[in-house]
This record gives sequence, structure tokens and C-alpha cells, in this order.
Amino acid sequence: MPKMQLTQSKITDAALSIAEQQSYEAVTMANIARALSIKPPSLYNHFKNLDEIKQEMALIAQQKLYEALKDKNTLLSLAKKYVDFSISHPGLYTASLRGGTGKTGHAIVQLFANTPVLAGLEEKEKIHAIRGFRSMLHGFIDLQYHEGFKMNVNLEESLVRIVGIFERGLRR
Amino acid sequence: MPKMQLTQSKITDAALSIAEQQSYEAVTMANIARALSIKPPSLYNHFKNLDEIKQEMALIAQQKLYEALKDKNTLLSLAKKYVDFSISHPGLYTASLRGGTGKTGHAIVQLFANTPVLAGLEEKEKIHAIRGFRSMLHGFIDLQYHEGFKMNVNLEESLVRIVGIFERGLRR
DNA sequence: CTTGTGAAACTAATGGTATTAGTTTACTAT
DNA sequence: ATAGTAAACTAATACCATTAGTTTCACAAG
Repeated sequence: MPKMQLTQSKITDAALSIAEQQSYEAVTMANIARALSIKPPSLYNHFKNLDEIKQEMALIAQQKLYEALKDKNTLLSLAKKYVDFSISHPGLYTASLRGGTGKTGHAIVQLFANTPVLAGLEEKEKIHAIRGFRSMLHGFIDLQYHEGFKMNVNLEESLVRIVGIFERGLRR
Repeated sequence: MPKMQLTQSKITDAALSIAEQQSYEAVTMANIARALSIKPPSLYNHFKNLDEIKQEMALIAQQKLYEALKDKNTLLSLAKKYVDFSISHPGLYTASLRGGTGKTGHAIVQLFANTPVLAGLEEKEKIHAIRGFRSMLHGFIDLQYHEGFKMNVNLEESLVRIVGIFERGLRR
């Protein structure tokens, strides 16, 4: 009954906290409401539906990913940090995927673009290369989620090697 | 009331048909039951739960993927067919991800391993390369699902280019 | 200081999901 | 013919998102 001054940012904070501490799948209206000690329908006074909350989560998650990556300037260091982020914060990483490439998404792409091996490329070629590299990173992460490369070979080593292959392929 | 001789394979067939014609998300107990003109609880006489049905779907979807790929013997032709399959049959492709790497999964990996560029590599290096290549393909597909590389640059061309980068990186 | 209005909470209900328990039907084998 | 079993059923539980309609509270105007 108190008015509790609920705001959009308190709601997304609660949602992100659930994604982080439990899982992205645990981000439900019921769980968000419980975390805020309110009833689910109250959330609809602040967001149109769950999807809009997730949209907002995506933007914030992308900002956190950008923060984690912003001081890295080689393909390998970016790749390592990117994978590290997805493993340390799986809920946040998953959240980050659901938002199209907005301002922050573009900033992340720029980090890759400014890398020594990519910086020199002709513009079209650069776009292809970034696509390929991000595909590789995301695929690497997502396949582990789904099946896990459960072979005997070390994962960190795999990442270093495939980044090496990609870089070598770019240098001509 | 008739006994209708329901079997596991009739259930998975119905489930796969739903995944193909509607979407993977539409694969629910209610929809499968409706497709077979029975009630949802009846399905539990044949499968422990929905997850086991999806597990079985994964094996069959992998077999179909293998069939689509089996006559291809270069990285580029495999990549093109792989992406083509995921676009023509998104429900099947999604289903194929939920099954660990069993017999069929291994057979698919072998198709990549037998490719000219990879065949000559030392064993460990080969595993890394295959991981990297499959990551790239899956990431390429999955990122389109999620955000879509909605840039101005052609997708088919992107695929050809990044496969080229990868191959060049492998050749030394 | 009272009143009234709008924002933001609530309760109750709808229709969707998976799953379990308990019951009945119908086929099959003695 | 009958008994047993496999496979269907109905009914119920516990989630999920969402909407409609109602109440409550805080603040602003008279």
C-alpha cells in the first residue's frame, strides 16, 4: 500500500540482478515483482510488458560489456575478455544479445575495428572481418552453452589458437 | 478411446513437423498432442518429459543436417550448405543444437576434418581449427537470429570472405 | 485544512505452459 | 471368458504473462 516510489531503473536493476545471480531464464514478471516486494501487475504501470524490460536490460548489459572491453586493443585481448565476461556473467551476456546494435553496440564494434590488424583494412573488408570475428567469438561461447566442446583439449588454448588463425588469415 | 498405436517415432515426427512448419518454440506438449489428436498427458506414456522429446529431435535433426552436408568436401561448400540449412530449416537447426555431440555429431565433425585444408594438420591443431570453424558458422547464424547484421554489406559475400580468411590463416 | 484527481499500487480473472495422480478403456494372452 | 497391462483419459497443481477493474495514497488547488 505505500507508494514505494518504484521507477523504471529500479525494475531493470532488479531484473539484471536476477539475471546475474540466478539466470536469464529466471527473469520473469513474478520474480522481478518478488524482488521488489510488489505484485506482478504493478510492473505494467512502468513497462509495457516483459519484452520491454528485457530490451532495457540489453542496453545496460551492453554498456557493462563495453566497460569490460574498452581498454583492450588487440584481437586476442578483446577475445579473451569477451569470453571471460560471458563466463563470469552468463545472465548479463545473454541479456546483451537481445538488443539490436545501438549506440553501445556500435562502440563495441569500434573496439574491434581499431585493432592493429583490422585498422588498416579497406572499409568493406573490415566489415566482413569484424563480422567473422564476432561470429567466431559468439559461436565459441554459444556452442559451449549448448553442447560444450567436451573434448580433451583445453578451451583457453583453443581460443588463442583460433584467434591466431584468424589474425594470420587477415595479414595476407 | 481407440488405441491409435502411438509410438515414440510418431511423436518425434509430429514434433519435428511442428518445428519445421511453425518454429522450435512452438514445440510444446499441447501442440504435439493436438497434432496427434490426443491429450497432452498421453505423451508421458512414451516419453519422460518434453526435454526427452527434444533430445530425440536433436538426434534426428543432426542426421538431416549430416545428410545435407555429406557430399561436400571443402570448407567453403560445407559452410555454404550449413548456413543454407539453418536458413531453410530454422526449426530443425535449432533442434539440432540441443543434443550433445553423439555419433552423428562426430560424423559431422569428420566432414570438416576430411577437408583438404584441415586433413594435413597435426591432431591437436585440427581440433582447434574445427572448433574455431564451427564456432564461426554457428555464431554467424545465431547473431543473425538475434540482431541480424543489418548493415549494407551482403551476407553471402561476408560468408565467402570470412571462410577465406580462415582458410588463409590455416595454410600458414 | 479539506477535497479531488491521477499515479501507482492492488485483487481477481483469463489463458497459456509442463507435469502428476488417479481412473478407465481396450487390446492381448492365458 | 477373463485377467492383466499398456495407453488412453480427466482432473488437478503450479508455474508463466497479461488485462480489467478497483482501491489507496500523495500531492496540489481551492
